[in-house]
Amino acid sequence: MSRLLEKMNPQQQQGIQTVDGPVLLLAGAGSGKTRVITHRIAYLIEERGVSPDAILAVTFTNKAAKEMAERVDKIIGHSSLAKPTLSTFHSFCVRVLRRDIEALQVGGKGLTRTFAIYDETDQQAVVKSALKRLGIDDKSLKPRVALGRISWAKNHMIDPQEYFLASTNPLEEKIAHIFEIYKKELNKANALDFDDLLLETVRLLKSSGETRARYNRRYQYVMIDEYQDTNKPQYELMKLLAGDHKNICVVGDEDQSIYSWRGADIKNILDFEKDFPAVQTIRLEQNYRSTQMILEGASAVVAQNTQRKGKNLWTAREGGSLIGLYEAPDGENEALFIADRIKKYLREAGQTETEEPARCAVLYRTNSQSRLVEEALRRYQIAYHMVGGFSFYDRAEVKDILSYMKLVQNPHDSVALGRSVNSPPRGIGKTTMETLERMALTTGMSTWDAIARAIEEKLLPARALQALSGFKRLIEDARAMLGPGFAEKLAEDVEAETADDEEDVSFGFSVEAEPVETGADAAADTSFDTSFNFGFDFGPSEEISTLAAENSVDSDAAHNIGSVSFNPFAPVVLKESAASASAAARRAVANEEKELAAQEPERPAFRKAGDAATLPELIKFLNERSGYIRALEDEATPESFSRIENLKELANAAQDAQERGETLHEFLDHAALVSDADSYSAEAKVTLMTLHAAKGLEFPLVFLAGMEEGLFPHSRTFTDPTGLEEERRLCYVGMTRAMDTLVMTRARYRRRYGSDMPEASVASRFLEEVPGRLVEDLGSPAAQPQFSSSYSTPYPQRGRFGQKPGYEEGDRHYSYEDEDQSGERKAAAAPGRQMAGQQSPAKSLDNVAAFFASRGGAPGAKFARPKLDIPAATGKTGLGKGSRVRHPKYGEGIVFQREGDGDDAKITVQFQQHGVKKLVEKFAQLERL
DNA sequence: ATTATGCGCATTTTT
DNA sequence: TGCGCATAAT
Repeated sequence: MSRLLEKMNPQQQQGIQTVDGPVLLLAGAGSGKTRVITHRIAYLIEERGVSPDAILAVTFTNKAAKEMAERVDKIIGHSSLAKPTLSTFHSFCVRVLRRDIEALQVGGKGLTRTFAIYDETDQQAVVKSALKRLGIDDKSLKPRVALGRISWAKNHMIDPQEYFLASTNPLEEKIAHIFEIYKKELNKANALDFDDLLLETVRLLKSSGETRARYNRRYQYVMIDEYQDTNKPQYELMKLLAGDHKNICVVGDEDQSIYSWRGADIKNILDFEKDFPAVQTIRLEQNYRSTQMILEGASAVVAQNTQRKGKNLWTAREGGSLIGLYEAPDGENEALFIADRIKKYLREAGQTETEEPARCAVLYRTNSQSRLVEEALRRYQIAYHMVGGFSFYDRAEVKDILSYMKLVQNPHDSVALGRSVNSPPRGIGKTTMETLERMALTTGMSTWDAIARAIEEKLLPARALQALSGFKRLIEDARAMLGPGFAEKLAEDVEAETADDEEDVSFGFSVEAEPVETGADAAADTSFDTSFNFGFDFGPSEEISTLAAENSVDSDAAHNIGSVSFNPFAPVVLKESAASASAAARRAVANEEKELAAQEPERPAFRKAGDAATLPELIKFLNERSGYIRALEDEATPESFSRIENLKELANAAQDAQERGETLHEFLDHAALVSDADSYSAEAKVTLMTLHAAKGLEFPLVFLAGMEEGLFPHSRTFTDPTGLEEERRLCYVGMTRAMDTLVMTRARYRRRYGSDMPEASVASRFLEEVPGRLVEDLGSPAAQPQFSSSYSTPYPQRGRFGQKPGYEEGDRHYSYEDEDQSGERKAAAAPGRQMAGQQSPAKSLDNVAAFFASRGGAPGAKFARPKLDIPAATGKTGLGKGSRVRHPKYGEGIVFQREGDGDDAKITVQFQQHGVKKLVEKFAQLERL
């Protein structure tokens, strides 16, 4: 038997070997689906002699694509240079469009290959301007709502006209109108949104037979993962890719369909059988992941759904521990409980020789729930990794510089223009922009063109014109850098500028030359260093502006989309993981090398004529010439320094991209398409994420937090049964992430919006749906005391904790005094950026329940939760008056004033060299001396 | 034109 | 609670 089929059950073997014709693989949670797909790919290559080039596997997330690529690599070894294409729908589409979109042009009109990709923020900007133009108040019709409708329409492949015709009320008509304007604006900006990426690809493959034939010839074997989550455009795309060969394999699980709000339609599974009558259906029903307890619990929950064919998932892992349930008095306690259990788990799992390395996850319904858990983990000095929340690319400064880059690529991108035109402030204000936009609107040209026209015809006040032409020149110069012979071109420009406008001369990228108006000596102090130099040995010249994509279908550039090679959380101390730490180390080495190289003379003249600038060069040019860095330096706040750090990180990312041979397009595409979920690292011991982000992952220990009606299931799903069923599937997904241990928690009282009074919660219906015999109560507080006059009554209370089964450690009391901050504080006050992973020798709060039991009713406490004044990550506590500190930038100093407390404590420090600075303690990376 | 300040409002999930 | 946006002040 082929080694690829060893250790596979018969169904899995069948899935691997059935490669010809349409295949529907119904794979339950934990049934080895990924294993089958990866082995199937290997099987095609090794046993069927299929060229890797001819294989396309499409997944839903970058994370999944990356993981799959790694696993395939592992199986087939690196014997073959060619690799199968493993990509998400979206990045696949980008790749196709970057190459072939111009086939959609009619009469020379239509998008070009330099199209921009609009993210949600960009989309909102367009919708807002459309609302304004139509004179609709953004309160009566919220941009998000309008955008939601537009996206809905796109996912159902409805265009503005159709939407208008189908509308039954004035509101819908308005939306249709907005939709139309939106579409036109994107067109004008040479931009596509996420939905368009799919739609346009479908349109392209439908309308251009030649193009379709080319892709069909290329991809002889196609696989689609997470098929239950495909929407209409994706379904169409799948059909187009299946071509005539119909070697199409789709893999899915009806019970894990959790994206219907994005247009995903389970009907696609049924329709598959209609569209491909010859389909062979294979079911994988053995779960290899979870214990019987967990699987039974999860199955019982999802069995409540009516819209379901049902299946019989089973596991050989009999028994296992019961599903834990903890009902905390409030959200803080819930989080502390979780932290406490994690601490214990990590300690114990560290000692035993387990097959699985210690890993656990805290899953929640909404991102906002992460905060409490984060705080608790910090108190416990537990290192964690959070996926989701804001991504590196969402940070304002990063978006700003990216906007400049986008503009260089595509100056008609009006959203990018709007973002960068006046940041840093350069005197192009609201009125100016409004005039320009009006001009653009009436003439039908892009805002960029309007600027050119305004300058040419002197249509604005001299002041504005001067600022605008400075900006325009900046973009043009940057653009010129990317063309062949850029140095010569720039030299000409500089000459021309010198002739007519002495004041605004800037010598582009000569390293010594700084924008004149700020004085060259300011540069000496520049702490920003993008670590590149002009004497660098450039590789073969790359035609960045003219798409190296001619042969891009054959390259595997899309692999790179999604492999984040820098640490998105770099500035956030606690969120380090082993993986990112090693990335940082790698970078440090790279930087060292670059610094060495930087000793060489740095002069543009050394560049060979005709070479295009590199990505880091472009960034450095934009950073400096735009004055962005200077503005941040002048601000001289801890925040501004952290922004500079982020921009350095962006430059590092660009450097990495350059080394991978990426073009500007690819770099920007990458930035647009990576999501927060992609920062997941399998090495992290503790991961926090939403339930959605957890799909496809597994952990020995899983916490499901916030099991409360209104939160999970979310209140917005109450009205419609379909939505509720989806929530239930989401619960199923969450529960089935657990391999050995599952703990579900809830808070009896939870504050919403962090406001004054916590509200009583009702246990999630999903908790009720788990059969009682599978559940172990991990200790629940007594019934709530009456809320009398104030909320100061502590949660109760003694005695109830630690007496529940399974909470034996309740005996192990710490008296409050023992557990006082003192011990922790020492650890926390240790100098330097303490990685929380290095456990402090100090005792931790070992058992929240015990803690509460002993502390219950402490007078004066507002809530009966530990008020440990333990600063964590950034924690430099106790920096009182007179403390000596060191700041990474300012050096040594003495604290002479302190205001506020906790996270927003501000301290004023007298530095030896740099004078007096007021810092926010939380952000200033102060080290105690 | 830019910055400060306060008010009001929101939190579903994501490529 | 925390952010984004509108208004006001310089």
